[in-house]
Amino acid sequence: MFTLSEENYLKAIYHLELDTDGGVSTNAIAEKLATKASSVTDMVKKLSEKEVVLYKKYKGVTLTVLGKTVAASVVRKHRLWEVFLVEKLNFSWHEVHEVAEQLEHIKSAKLINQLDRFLGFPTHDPHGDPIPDKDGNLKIVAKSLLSTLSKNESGICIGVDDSSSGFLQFLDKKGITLGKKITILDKEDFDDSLSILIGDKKLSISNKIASNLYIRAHTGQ
Amino acid sequence: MFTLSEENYLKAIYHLELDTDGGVSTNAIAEKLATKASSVTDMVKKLSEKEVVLYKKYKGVTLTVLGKTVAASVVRKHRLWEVFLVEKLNFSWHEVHEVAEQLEHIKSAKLINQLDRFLGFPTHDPHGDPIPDKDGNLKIVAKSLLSTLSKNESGICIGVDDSSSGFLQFLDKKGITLGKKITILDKEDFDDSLSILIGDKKLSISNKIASNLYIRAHTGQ
DNA sequence: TATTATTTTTAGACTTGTCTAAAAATTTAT
DNA sequence: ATAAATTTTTAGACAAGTCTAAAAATAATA
Repeated sequence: MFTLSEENYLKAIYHLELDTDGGVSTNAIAEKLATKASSVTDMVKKLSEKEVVLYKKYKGVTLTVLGKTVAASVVRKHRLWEVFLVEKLNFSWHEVHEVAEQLEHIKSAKLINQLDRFLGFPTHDPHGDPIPDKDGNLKIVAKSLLSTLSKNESGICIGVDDSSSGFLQFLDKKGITLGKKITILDKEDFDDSLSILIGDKKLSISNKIASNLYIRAHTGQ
Repeated sequence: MFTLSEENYLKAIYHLELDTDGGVSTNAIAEKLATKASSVTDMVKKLSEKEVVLYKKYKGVTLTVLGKTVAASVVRKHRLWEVFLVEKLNFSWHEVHEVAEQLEHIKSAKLINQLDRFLGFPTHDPHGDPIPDKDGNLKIVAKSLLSTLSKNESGICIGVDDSSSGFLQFLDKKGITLGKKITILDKEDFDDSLSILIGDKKLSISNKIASNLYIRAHTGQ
């Protein structure tokens, strides 16, 4: 069994491994968890003894298969609870993270299986991130940043890169939500801003926004 | 803000105060929390400094108004989550306690208010215990132990005194659930066992069982 | 009421997870 | 390739919560 703290470390390493080649650095973990590098070293030694990470002094850490399973199960719980909060309890997507950070540590296999069923076996959380299945596997969907599409191309909004509260509230205000079709009407060379069609509304958005929205190719009209 | 451990102590004292006159003893708390008396003394000092309990050496502890409010909010969360688990996730009433012990410590006012609404503002948990309202107040219902009823009297089953897993599973097996009408058909002087009518079924139950079932007077036919 | 038994508190220790400050290793730059 | 900068680890300390063993206070009993 793993403590709350151990679970948070495993989750952080799990997320960092996704966009790092080779081991995850002590400093990166420290930054992610808002803690000190020395604390990370201590914890990583303990995790290594528990055989959930591989650790070589000064060389960073990697999750073992077991570690990956544990981390994925925490992520799975986090994302299922987020779905619950949004779908059943009327939370907005920018309000769910903090609460899900707590709920993800509740220990009960039956709870999470029944919750999954109750929610209709969702595959993605409210931010468009995939929910690991019971075995920790992710369904990967080909996705591109909105900023990489060309004029007249279109796709379905399936997620955000930056899921900070401020950004999500901004999207709410603009009416940009998951599942909506977005078409590039025009690209401005000067500042790389975009003119887009979302639903039946025309919007102008900055490149910064477009670089934080994920799009899935839209097959069929 | 209170730690998980502090919340558990407050909850224990809250429950113990209900059937104790005067202060709650160190030993009683220790037993309830499966810890040592010395640990209780330490914690009680801390709670006293935080002004949630009144504590005089060797004289036991009492909750302050603030302490009672905090404790009631934990109990409220516990019982609302129990309703959720039974009503929405198909848990049996003997399975909910352990999970609710964890869920009761999740901190989010919005979460618990929305959960309350989602569940239709329930007033009692699956064991028949009343759910404190937002201000920590309980709706007290006049209740008697089934064992105190006389021949031919009847009432509605509204709760259990012993909510151990074993007892609850026994009730399940016998078909005794909350809300059912129970009529005393006969009382056996020899061993104080009862012959009862529940629904349309005739059952014989021991005095031990009858002393753990709460009944509300049944008005009308 | 004097003595015994029980309860409660104190004193000191241990674990978990964290921190600061300094030392060691690694990386970067001159 | 040596010096400077950065990263990482070590060493020692601290707070929270718990424990054991012993001392002190209270309660029970003869």
